[in-house]
Amino acid sequence: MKVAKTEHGASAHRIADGLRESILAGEVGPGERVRQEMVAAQYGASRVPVREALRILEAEGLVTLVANTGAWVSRLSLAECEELYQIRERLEPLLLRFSIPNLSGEKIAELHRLAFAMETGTDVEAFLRLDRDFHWLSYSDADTNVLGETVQRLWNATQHYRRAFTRLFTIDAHRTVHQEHHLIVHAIEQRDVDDAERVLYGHIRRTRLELARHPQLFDHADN
Amino acid sequence: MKVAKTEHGASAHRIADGLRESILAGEVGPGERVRQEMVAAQYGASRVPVREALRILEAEGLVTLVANTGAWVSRLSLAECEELYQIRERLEPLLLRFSIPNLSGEKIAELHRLAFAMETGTDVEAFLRLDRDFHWLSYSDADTNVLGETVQRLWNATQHYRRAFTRLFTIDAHRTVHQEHHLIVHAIEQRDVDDAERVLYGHIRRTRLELARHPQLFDHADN
DNA sequence: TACGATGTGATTGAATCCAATTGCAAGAGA
DNA sequence: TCTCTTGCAATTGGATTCAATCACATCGTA
Repeated sequence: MKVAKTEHGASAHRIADGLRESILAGEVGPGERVRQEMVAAQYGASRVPVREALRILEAEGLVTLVANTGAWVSRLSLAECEELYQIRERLEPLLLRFSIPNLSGEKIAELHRLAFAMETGTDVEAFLRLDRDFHWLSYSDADTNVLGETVQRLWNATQHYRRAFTRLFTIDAHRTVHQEHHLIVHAIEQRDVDDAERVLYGHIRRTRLELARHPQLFDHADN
Repeated sequence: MKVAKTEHGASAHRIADGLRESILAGEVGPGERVRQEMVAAQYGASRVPVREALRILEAEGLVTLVANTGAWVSRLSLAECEELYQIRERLEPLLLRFSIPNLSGEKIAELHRLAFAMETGTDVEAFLRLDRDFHWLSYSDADTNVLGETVQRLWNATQHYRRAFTRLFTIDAHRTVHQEHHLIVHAIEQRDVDDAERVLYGHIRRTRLELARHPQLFDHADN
């Protein structure tokens, strides 16, 4: 199947956006090779803007480039993934701190709804989407320039493993996640930034420790 | 003057490295335009690898690209600079935590020497170099993949403003910096990671608060 | 004189073409 | 049969060439 996504122009940015979406959606998994010619054909462009797009994605940690050899969708070791989570533990509470004072009552109500909506669903993709929506909404009024994008990159870089990980959630693990989400909303409601930081820190940290109990997620085949 | 820096090959990475060094050394300052043709000629290459190099530096926050318009050395507002410092406050203590258990006695001795050496110098460039050497040595045995590079990018992105800022240091400000460095070394010596984190957090935080007292550093002319 | 439209030069963006490097496979030799 | 060498095909990297966009200056008009 060959979809002509973009009519005429196929700037490096558009290609980067498209490739990013493909990777985040799981259409191409970690370790899979990305051939310049292929994506060039897919986007109706030449290889030059594709190379620029690959540089962009490399900087985001989504793609790994090896000189004169090729590009692969980045593969994380368990240690690297834990590292990214530890960075998130430190940065996301800060981002939430910036956002809380500016969050409107409507947005807090929406956070409530999202936290409840997640409890009913069972689909993995729906869970991932709602979880992302929830946290992002909680960050959405942070008046920052670089911190938000940094956090976004951290989420993107670990997206694939979060998906795989979520499939292994037990009922209890799910319940804990939901409880923590409600605690976060409560702290936001009270405008208690310190408590919100604490809860969010623990939320991410607990997820990391849970993740470390599934090292098999990182036993990649060598393809 | 036309210097053929690289004999034959002028890969995108080499150009990126060279440009990065030029920016960090202050040879080109924030707000200055970077013309593709210029750097291409400077490195004896065509504009294609230059564009890739600019993408790399853009991702590092050193260069700002505007479509169909051009590239400029990134300029920070006071708010952005403070944001970067706040990120550093959260991440560098973590990085130090990873490094401390692995630091050898020789390296700790070298940290002592660097902390003392900084007290004697008066040159701004020497101070910057020693300060960087000091902190980097303290991080050098952290067994991390992404955290170290993240911190490095944060340092690079703020390098120019640190240079300008250092020139405004009072004698007292210098003394405080040196005292904090000695405290850091002491904590490392005791292998007290919690104390080291605390001291380093305060060290960066205090610098940020000091920085905020010099908003004129960010009053850029519009060129 | 101030303001807006238009055209031109300069610069960036992308396509095509050519060179260089890599990985693999086939074959020779021990 | 195993290993090392050698050559070819596939793929990436870079130079050149062509197209598109933007900024600025010039001119015209109110």
